[in-house]
Order: sequence, then C-alpha cells, then structure tokens
Amino acid sequence: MNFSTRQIQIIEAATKRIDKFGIQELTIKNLANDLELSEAALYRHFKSKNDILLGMLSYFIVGMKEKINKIIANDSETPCEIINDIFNNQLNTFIKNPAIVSVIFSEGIFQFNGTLSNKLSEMMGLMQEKISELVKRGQDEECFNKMLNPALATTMIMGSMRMVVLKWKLSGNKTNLVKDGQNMLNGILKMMKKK
Amino acid sequence: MNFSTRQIQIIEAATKRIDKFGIQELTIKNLANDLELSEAALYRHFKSKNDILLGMLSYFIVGMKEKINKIIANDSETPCEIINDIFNNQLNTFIKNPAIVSVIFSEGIFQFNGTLSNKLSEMMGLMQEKISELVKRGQDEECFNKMLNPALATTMIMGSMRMVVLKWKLSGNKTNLVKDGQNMLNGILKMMKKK
DNA sequence: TACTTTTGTAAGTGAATACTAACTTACGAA
DNA sequence: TTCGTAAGTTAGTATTCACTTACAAAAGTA
Repeated sequence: MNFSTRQIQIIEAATKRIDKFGIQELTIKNLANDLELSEAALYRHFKSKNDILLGMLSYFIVGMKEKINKIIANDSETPCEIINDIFNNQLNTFIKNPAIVSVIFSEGIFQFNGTLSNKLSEMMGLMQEKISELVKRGQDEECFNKMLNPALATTMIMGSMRMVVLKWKLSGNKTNLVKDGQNMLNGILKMMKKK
Repeated sequence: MNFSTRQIQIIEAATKRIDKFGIQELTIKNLANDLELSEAALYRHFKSKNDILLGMLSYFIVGMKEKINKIIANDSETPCEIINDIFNNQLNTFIKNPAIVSVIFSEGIFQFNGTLSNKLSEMMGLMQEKISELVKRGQDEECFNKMLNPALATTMIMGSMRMVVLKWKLSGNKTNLVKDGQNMLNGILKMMKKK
C-alpha cells in the first residue's frame, strides 16, 4: 500500500483526467501523454489499467480514514461538533482537490468492476458507521432528539451532503461548496437538536 | 418524440444492458446480439449510438413528467400528501423497472456528453422546481415549519431519497425500497411538520 | 571501473470499437 | 405487373483499445 513518487504522479494525473473529461477518456494513451511518458512506461509502475484505478481509490481512502479517525479521537468535543468537523474537513478537501469528487462519487461507473466497487463500498460503509455512532452518542447524551433512529438520520445526512456536492459539481464548481454544505448541515442538525 | 415499436424495443434492451452490466458494456454489437439483430439493423432505427442513449433518456423523462403533473394537479390533497404521492410513485416505478434507476442516477457517466447531461439536468431541475413549490405552499399554509427555506429542504429531501435508492441499488435490489423510502420520507416530513 | 537494477523507449500485437457500403427481402400501392 | 419503401443482411472500413516485446540509457552499488 506504499506508492512510489511516480505511482502517485500517475494516480494524480488519472484523477485529474477523470475529473476533466470523464472515465471514458481515461485511456493509457491519454494518460501517458498527460505525463509526457510512453504508454509502456506506465506498465513499469502498474501492472494494468485496473490496477491504476484501484491504486487511485486506495490512495484517497487511506487519507480519508486517517483524517476521520484523528477528528473522532478528539474527545473534548460533543458528537454534534465532531460531525461538523468531519464534514467541514471533507468539504475543504473537495475544494482543494475537486478531482477527487468525481472519483469518489462514481459508484455508477465502478459498479460492475468487483474490486473497484468493493473499495468504494468500503469507504461509504466506513462513513456510515462512524456517523451513526456519533448520532447515537448524541442521542444518548441528549443533545439530539430521537425522532429518527441513528441509521436513518445518517442516511439523511450523507444523502443531503452528497446532493450538495453533486450540485456543486454540476454547476462546474461555481457554487460555494463550503457555504452551501455548512448551511445544509446546520439545517439538519438544528432539526435534530433537542429543544 | 414518437418512438416506433422497434425503437422502444431497442431503448428497453439498452436500458436492461446498462442495468445488468454497466454503460461500458453497452456496445452496438452487444445490443444487436441481445435483440437478435445485425449491428447494421440498429442504424435503420437510430442514426448513432448517442441517439439511442438520448432516446432512452427522453423516453423516461416524458413518462415521468406526465405522471408528476397528473399527481400535482390533484388539488384535493395537501402539499404534504402530494409530496408523498410523488415519491411513492417514483419508488414504485423503480421497483417495476429497476433498470431505469441505473440510467437516471448516472450523471457521472453522462457528465461529459453535452446533450445527454442536459437531458438529465432537465429532469433533476424539474423535480427540484416542483418539490420546492410544494414545500413553499406547505409553509404558507402552515403545515410545515419554516426552519429550512424551501430550496434547502428540497435538496435535503431529494438527496435523502436518492441515497435510499443508491443503497437499494448497491444491495443488489435486496432491501425493501418502498418501505425504506417511505420510512425516510415520513421521518423528514415529521421533522418539517408544524408542531 | 564493472555490474546490476530501475526506468525508460519505439514499434509492434490482436481484439474491439462505432459506423458504412452494397445488396436482399417482404409488402403495399399505382 | 411494376415500383417504392421499410427493414433486414453480410462483409467490410478506419480507428482505438489495453497490453507486450526487445532493446537502451540511466542510476545505484561493488
């Protein structure tokens, strides 16, 4: 799971290409041109195109996992604050590297490639698990009401946030993702707060 | 916008293929095999592969528009009931023809094909517009609270429902879509209700 | 300096891609 | 009976795809 610098260059070029032109335009030839390398050179660093995609997903998932775990470990904050931190962190990651979004939100594309769709499911499952744990804690500590069960509330939060990101994507990254995302999360949390 | 019976056969075969194997496996050759026709025969009915995809989207959008307008026209119901009806109708359409979901939820795939992504944006825009109108009416008639503005509430509803459908899809259509969808919508509407 | 490993290249491979040209068949109207 | 048309066929086209082979230059390392 340790990538060489050249491998990371390839992964980042592939991500940018998907972001700009879509998965259909990610070909070995195009990718090699982007990197100013020959096609054969790519096969020195990954054994197949599929391996490049797999590497790409692994690369981002590892980073995401680390950050989320670090945020959750902070036990001086309430569950509500932690949820806020997690999504703020995600939104800012997306702003900094918009290309990631195209890859992370593409279940549809990878759905029929076993290894790739497993990687994505793993990531979604991770988020679902962490968030619903936080919702449950929030309800137990009586800062959230119990109108929705934790699983349902989590699906709602994740779905709503995804929709905000999708709209940002469809606007050509013109809308203010951080503002819209915070707005959405605040609205949801307000409705979930104990009165 | 009037399709021949053969065109509809082709559209439905293409939809099923995307649903089962993904867009990458939608080739003229495969599609022709599915229909037990020669490849050239398909070009008697559509002038290009892109035209088949475009026809596919148009075909479903027209049907969706008609149904939604019919439901909204029913003025003996409250906004809340109408929203319920719209999503119930959608969920049942998905159950009856699961293949549609793969096509409708694939912005990522079509994002880089101008004409196709416009078709999809059109459909999402239509839903956004109709739902947020209903939310606004609900707030004016004081059956919804005003905690969220109509646009935000609509994004939340649509995002949450999409997430339920995505989960159904990822489960291999094993979860109970109608039950889960109703559950989600009831939860959201409960939180939005005036107390 | 001599040897090995890493990283690159040019020039291919067969298979698949969307699409086309030329021709055939079935059938209804003039 | 003749003619036009819709709907099909076979057998191609040029191009693109992921991937491979054989060889060379560079970069360590002894």
